Amino acid sequence: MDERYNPTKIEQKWQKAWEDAQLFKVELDPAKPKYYLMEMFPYPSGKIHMGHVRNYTIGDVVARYKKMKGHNVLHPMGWDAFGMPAENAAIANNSHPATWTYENIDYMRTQLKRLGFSYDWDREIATCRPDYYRWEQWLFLKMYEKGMAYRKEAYVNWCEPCQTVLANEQVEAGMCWRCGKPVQQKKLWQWFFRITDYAEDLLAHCDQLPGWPDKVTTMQKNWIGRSQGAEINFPVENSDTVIAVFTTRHDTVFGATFMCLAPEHPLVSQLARGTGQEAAIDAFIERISRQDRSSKALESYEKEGVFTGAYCINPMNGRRMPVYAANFALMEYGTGAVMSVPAHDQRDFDFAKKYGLDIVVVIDRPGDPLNASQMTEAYTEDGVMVHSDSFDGLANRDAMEQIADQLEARGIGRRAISFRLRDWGISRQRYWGAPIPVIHCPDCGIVAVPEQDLPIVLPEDVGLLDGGRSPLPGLDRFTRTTCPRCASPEARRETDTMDTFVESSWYFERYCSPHCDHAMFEREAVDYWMPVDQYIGGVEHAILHLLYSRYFTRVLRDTGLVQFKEPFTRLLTQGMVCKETMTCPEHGFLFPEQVRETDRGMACTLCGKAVVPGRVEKMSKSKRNVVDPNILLDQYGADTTRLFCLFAAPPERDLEWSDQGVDGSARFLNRVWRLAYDWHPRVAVVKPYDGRPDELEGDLRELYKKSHQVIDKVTRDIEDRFHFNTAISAVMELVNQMYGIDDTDRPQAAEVMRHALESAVLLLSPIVPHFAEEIWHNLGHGQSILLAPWPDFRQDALIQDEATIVVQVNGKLRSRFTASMGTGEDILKQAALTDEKVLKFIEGKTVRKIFVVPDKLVNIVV
RNA sequence: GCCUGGGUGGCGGAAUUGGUAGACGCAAGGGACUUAAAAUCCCUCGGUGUAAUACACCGUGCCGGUUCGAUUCCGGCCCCAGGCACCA
Repeated sequence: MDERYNPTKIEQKWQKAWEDAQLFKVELDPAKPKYYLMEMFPYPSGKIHMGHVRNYTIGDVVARYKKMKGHNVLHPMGWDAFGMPAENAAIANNSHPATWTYENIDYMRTQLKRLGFSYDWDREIATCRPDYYRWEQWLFLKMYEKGMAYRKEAYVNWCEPCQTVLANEQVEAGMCWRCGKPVQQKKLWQWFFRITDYAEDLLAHCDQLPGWPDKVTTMQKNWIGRSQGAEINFPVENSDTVIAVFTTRHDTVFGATFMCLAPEHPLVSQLARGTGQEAAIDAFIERISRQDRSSKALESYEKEGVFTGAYCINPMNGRRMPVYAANFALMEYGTGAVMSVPAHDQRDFDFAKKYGLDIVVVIDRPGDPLNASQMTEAYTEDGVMVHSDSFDGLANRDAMEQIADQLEARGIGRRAISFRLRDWGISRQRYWGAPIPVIHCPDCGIVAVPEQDLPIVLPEDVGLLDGGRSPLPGLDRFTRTTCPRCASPEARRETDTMDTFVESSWYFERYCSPHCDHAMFEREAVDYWMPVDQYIGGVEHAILHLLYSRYFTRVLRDTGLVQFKEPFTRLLTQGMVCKETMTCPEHGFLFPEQVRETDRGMACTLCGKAVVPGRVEKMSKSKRNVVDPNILLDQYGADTTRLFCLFAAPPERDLEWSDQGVDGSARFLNRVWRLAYDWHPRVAVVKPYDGRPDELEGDLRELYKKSHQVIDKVTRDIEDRFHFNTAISAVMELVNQMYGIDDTDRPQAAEVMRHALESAVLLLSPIVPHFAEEIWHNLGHGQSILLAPWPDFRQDALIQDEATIVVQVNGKLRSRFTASMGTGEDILKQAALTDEKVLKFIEGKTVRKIFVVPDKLVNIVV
């Protein structure tokens, strides 16, 4: 055994040995229990960053642990390879998105290999390859056939000077990030998936995912946002038109005094016609259409609206209600129309105050009646119905049912359920994505590409146009085609590509049989491996990616391709790795090397201006606050890097990056190494002690018991809660105790030490596999440690003889003493009451009560 | 703004079911070894008071509550992070 721990040497050696032995290759094996472990695949952005290292280290530990526990473990890796950054990089470097992407994949693969992760690389996939996305196109056709994919008009961010669609990320304070000109909203025909068909089912099953964190299912439930209420029809005055409204508060319908329509509601222009309000309405719609339409922006706008000039009639009481176009009414939610009840809704109240509209109380506060003219805010609590005809006097909750009955009986409305969830818009007017496989024919309209013509390959020998515009619409050899139905030569291909979330919604099925060339996947492989037993990834994907994946699995099931509807049995959402950003007033986000220290603080090396330390945010390329793990790998090696990532924090917690502490992890491995080296001559020639602890004496018995306790602790930490940080500290305690063992030649010392050392190495092996493998082999084992069984602990070694009893007086710690385990309550009470230190606090006082927690604590109340 | 989390020493964190707050580690300070450095080993290390290692008080973002007892449960607030539908 080498005297010094040399990470570079042993990591290269074992990585090669594992590869030669195909240690991570996995095949379908019905004889073994399967375990499908998957981490979220990376976007090939250039280099692996610390967030990846953390994510994949967590996964690798679980994979190796499960393998040692005897499972047949599928642990794959791939690349989420389509997306916008590749286009941006191509523009910046005057190259092609594909070149950039494939180069990044090659580089990042070597980085992952250098970290020693146990992936079956034969299963690697990249979503930008036609052999992957052809099956996505195939599924799109199935969905189109079944009406699950459809087209409708929707808004996009549009930059007129650049003539291009912008992603939300490319809009900075309402301006185009390239040219700085204002961004407009433009309506385009786009493709959607009907995820709302599954809203009810996706919601209901949130409660049947016990292996998911509650916070994620809660977020998903709120995102889907089921509301129970009523749809009510309000006839427009002097017209056949009816405005349909969805409300959850139909108990307040008698208090509806005006109507608000979303600015893009089709009735807005129609109603304004001939009222003299056309100009005002047009101006309002025009102005709103220029605003950012993201929900966070919409929520921040001041409530405002414009009268359409039209009135509608409240069908319950005949009240004449002015109809407004208002910016807080959302076309995507409900029917796009809001019956406004200012007395009982705060937004409506603010709006009524602003425009001088009537406020009518219809639910009164019990015991303290409301006066509409004196209200300063809406009353949204429960109460008693007033000004509501025959419903007066009822509790509003009861009235809700009766009003719904009456709406249905009179045919002016019905009970209804509305969801916040909207259909999934998948069209992207971008180049670097999977082409949507449809053809536009002047005679037949939309025609699906015949299955045998798939894949529709993205042409690669093209460049991006000015401003990052997709070259596809102008690329004749791509767009020109003949109609598959009528053979018209005027037919044109769809030039929109699919949202990259589509690729990541089914890649876990593809991993089961990644080379399958006659279907999305081999049925047998998916039936064996799926669902994923454990999925691990960033909490930032808690809603969209996970919801889309759950939706896609339902689509696959209803297409008869799989038999389950939830893709991930257990989910671990790891916290983000964050770091402070550096911002220069002139150059924006700076790389650390662009910042230098001066007497007056940080300065930008480009312009010398003072740098503002920014906020601590998720590491991201665009914020220039990523840490390159290569520096750690060069300096410390893979095992120390892995160890440190896990030791720094429990996985679900956010981690603010700091280099401090890495030394400690390296030091620990060196300590273990030295211990193994020093004891090597003696432990290598004996078997690990395997007897009862009470046959040992003193420090050897304590060490032996400690080994078993640590095996128990580490196993529970990994199995139950993935708390590797506490697992590691438990092993550190064991190692510290091993250092305390006296080096004389007591016959059992070497055996007990061997047991302790083997235990420590086995427990550490999923975390620091190269390191553990080397010591394992030096102890005389011929096979990889990954093939060794996970250590067991013996119950009789966990038994403690004595307990420390804490004595409190009035809940404050005053003394402590030791007692043998299982000492009776009366004896403990007596011991506490006669304790010298305790006497000081109870002398002259009346003891009122004594609480005893056996083997733990006595609390004396005086 | 809305939804979801989080806030514990100088720092990362521990306390798993309401029962000893600060395990394990980092940094810092002191010491040993060494010609020296590195490495290693030992000691101290939440705050305040005091001659003190003994002792007392305070202390888990802030305010209040429940309880014999609260980092843990409840109510209100502050701050930070993530998501908010075209970043992935």
